[in-house]
Amino acid sequence: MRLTFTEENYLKAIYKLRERSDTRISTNSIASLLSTAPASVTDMLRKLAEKKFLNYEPYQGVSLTPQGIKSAVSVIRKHRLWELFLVEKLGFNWDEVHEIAEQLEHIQSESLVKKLYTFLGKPKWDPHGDPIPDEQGNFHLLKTFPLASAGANDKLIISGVVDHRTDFLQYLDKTGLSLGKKITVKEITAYDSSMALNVLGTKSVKHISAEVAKNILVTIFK
Amino acid sequence: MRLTFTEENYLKAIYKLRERSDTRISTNSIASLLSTAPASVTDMLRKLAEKKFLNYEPYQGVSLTPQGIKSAVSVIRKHRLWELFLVEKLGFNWDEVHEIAEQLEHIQSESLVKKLYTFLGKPKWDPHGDPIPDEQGNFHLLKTFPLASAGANDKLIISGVVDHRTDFLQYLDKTGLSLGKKITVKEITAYDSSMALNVLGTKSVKHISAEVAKNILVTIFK
DNA sequence: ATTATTTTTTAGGTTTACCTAAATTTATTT
DNA sequence: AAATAAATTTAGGTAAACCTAAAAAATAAT
Repeated sequence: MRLTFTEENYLKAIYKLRERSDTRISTNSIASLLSTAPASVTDMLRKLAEKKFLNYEPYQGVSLTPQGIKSAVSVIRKHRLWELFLVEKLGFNWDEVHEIAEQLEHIQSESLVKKLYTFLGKPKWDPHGDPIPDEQGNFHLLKTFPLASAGANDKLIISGVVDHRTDFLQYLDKTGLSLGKKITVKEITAYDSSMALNVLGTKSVKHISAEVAKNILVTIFK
Repeated sequence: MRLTFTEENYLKAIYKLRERSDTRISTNSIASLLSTAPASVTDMLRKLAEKKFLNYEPYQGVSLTPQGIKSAVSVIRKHRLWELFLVEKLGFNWDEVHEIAEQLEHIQSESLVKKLYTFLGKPKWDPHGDPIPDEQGNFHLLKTFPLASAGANDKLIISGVVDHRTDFLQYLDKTGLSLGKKITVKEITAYDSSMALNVLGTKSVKHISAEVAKNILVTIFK
């Protein structure tokens, strides 16, 4: 079944809300994520439920059906492939690609996605470290955790971010903490949980706040 | 001013009709090109005229304003850049790309077009031999003419097509008459104006009807 | 120059995706 | 357990882009 641009955005939003918390998905949370009125969300929920993409009972919140999950994952896959294309092939910076990918993710063509995927070398992660689902919709999961929960002397690889906003990404760029960088936690200040880091290959020590550490995802190195 | 998907398609259609004939552009011609009802066209013409993209007097047909031309050319530029990308980079055949480019041409991002243009090596022609306008909207014109008006023994380069339909492009592929091929006109049969051609680098002689020759564009070789 | 035909516009209606305001249901206090 | 507050839905309305049928204007034919 062919979905509209807007329907796809609703499914994607619901998918993301489901990922971010295990509580029920409320009408208001969807409305605030999409910057739309709750009444508009109700309209769309009923429509998507009728088309069997959602399970919906008035006042009880929603959940995605298998068909809904499939559609949402397909949009996410396209979004991440395009982001990688924009960064890897066209030379965009990782903080510039989200808006453009929001448009490109709605292009409808099975063969286009297939060829783009091959062109990019069947990648598993996008420029923000988020996993790109494969054709079957399976994610390659990495045991990532927030840098904030690491301990002193841990050796880590920066593998993703929680906050995707431009200013945060630009801050990381400026600080030299980009994706794939290998770091060692030199010190954790007890009273404010700020961290001192060394980036492998450099001599300097970078200081980051606990807030920043919460928004950087890492995996264990070696 | 930001145009909708649909508004862009109307401007593109009007631009194409203007290219194809020097008579006035009628409501019905737009309707038939866009497969829409004439009454719907009237609505849209009034709207686009209000926004200063068209000159429109009821019953008198329309013409594009400078602003309208600029927008139409911008869409055409994007369409042709994406078609080239699909063929050159992703490995699509020239007969498969039109539909996908019809979607991609509406993606809004100045910087994306700029980077795509550079990535493709600032090309002047798309995979069908149509000129890609530059950033200022100027077309690189080639002195092309229909193969049908060539004479015996002329040496030519196939540089474009009049008919862009899939079956015609596939026929050309099958016959070995793809873009850039160098050909010699061996013989023109007087009674039906069909042609015998030799493709440089092959020994065989290809026979094509006058109808086909009318739809192939060529330039003079050497 | 009337009449007939074709083209184009007007009038009125539909669907999608939104909105605000009011009503209803659910959750939280006291 | 009522009362209050919050969340959600219903009701009614708008704008964009379409449609059909009828009316009006322009063009062609007699």
